[in-house]
Amino acid sequence: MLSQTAEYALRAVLYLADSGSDQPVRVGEMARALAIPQNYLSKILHQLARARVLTSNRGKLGGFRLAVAPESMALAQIVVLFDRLDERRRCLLGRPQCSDGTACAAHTRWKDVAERVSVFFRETTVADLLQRNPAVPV
Amino acid sequence: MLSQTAEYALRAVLYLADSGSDQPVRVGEMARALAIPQNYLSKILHQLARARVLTSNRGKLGGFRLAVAPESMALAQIVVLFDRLDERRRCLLGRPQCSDGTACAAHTRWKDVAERVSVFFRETTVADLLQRNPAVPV
DNA sequence: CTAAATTATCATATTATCATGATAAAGACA
DNA sequence: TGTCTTTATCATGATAATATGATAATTTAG
Repeated sequence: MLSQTAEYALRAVLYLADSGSDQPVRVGEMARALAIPQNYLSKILHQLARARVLTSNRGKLGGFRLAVAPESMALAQIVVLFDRLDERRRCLLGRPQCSDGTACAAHTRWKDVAERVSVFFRETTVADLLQRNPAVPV
Repeated sequence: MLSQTAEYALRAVLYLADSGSDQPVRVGEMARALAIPQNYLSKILHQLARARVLTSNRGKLGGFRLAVAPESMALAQIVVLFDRLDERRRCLLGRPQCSDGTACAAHTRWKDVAERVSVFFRETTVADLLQRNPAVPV
């Protein structure tokens, strides 16, 4: 569903949000904890920083931090940097005219499904993915 | 959403279903009409024939035909040969434990969305995609 | 039997994604 | 200032998806 790169980005942001503390986290630590190649992760984090999702600091006390609170960070903000999310909403067969009113019944149904996917990424936040093990009944 | 290959396959099957007639259609004609590289399309059609979606005939009067009526040919039958459709239903982050009851609220929502995508491909037929321009009101 | 037309198959090229390794630039602190 | 740690950047390799070109195998028709 997501490219490898987008999934790594998501997991990295989740890790930062989960760590909670305000101190910067180093690439090395994240790469080890998430089992992602360090230089590859480094490039991904850099892209996230350029997009203002993270902030980075160089030097001895450097590392990466969230730039925004997890509650106001939609998954789409992250994924969009690596995957073309809106592409999914176009006609399944690449027919250009299916975007407007001439679409057939099946394509209308497809757009409905694709729209739900899009809404999920736009409305789900990083914070939503953090609340795991939610009061499991025995 | 779909790989290039799966989209080509879908469009090729649609073309065959649309042509209607029972005579085999040649790769060259389809490749030209659909603007798909001929040898690439040839390999895709061969895969579809091996999967019993199409039948093929060699020789002078050869070509490809649908093996089944469009009404009973689900899109999933075609797409599954080229894309891993069920992959989409697993946890967004690759967390293995999210398949069972321990999934968090967000993952449950994701599985719901992914399930709708899956149902679309399983229940929509080739015939559904054929009925275009359906009695447009002015 | 021969020739023409077509699918089937193999070999290879091209491109994008995924990943690794090495070096440069910058901040922290003694 | 000088040194250490870290991010930033560049160069390269590995793998899979996409695409092309050439040849073999098969069928039809004369």
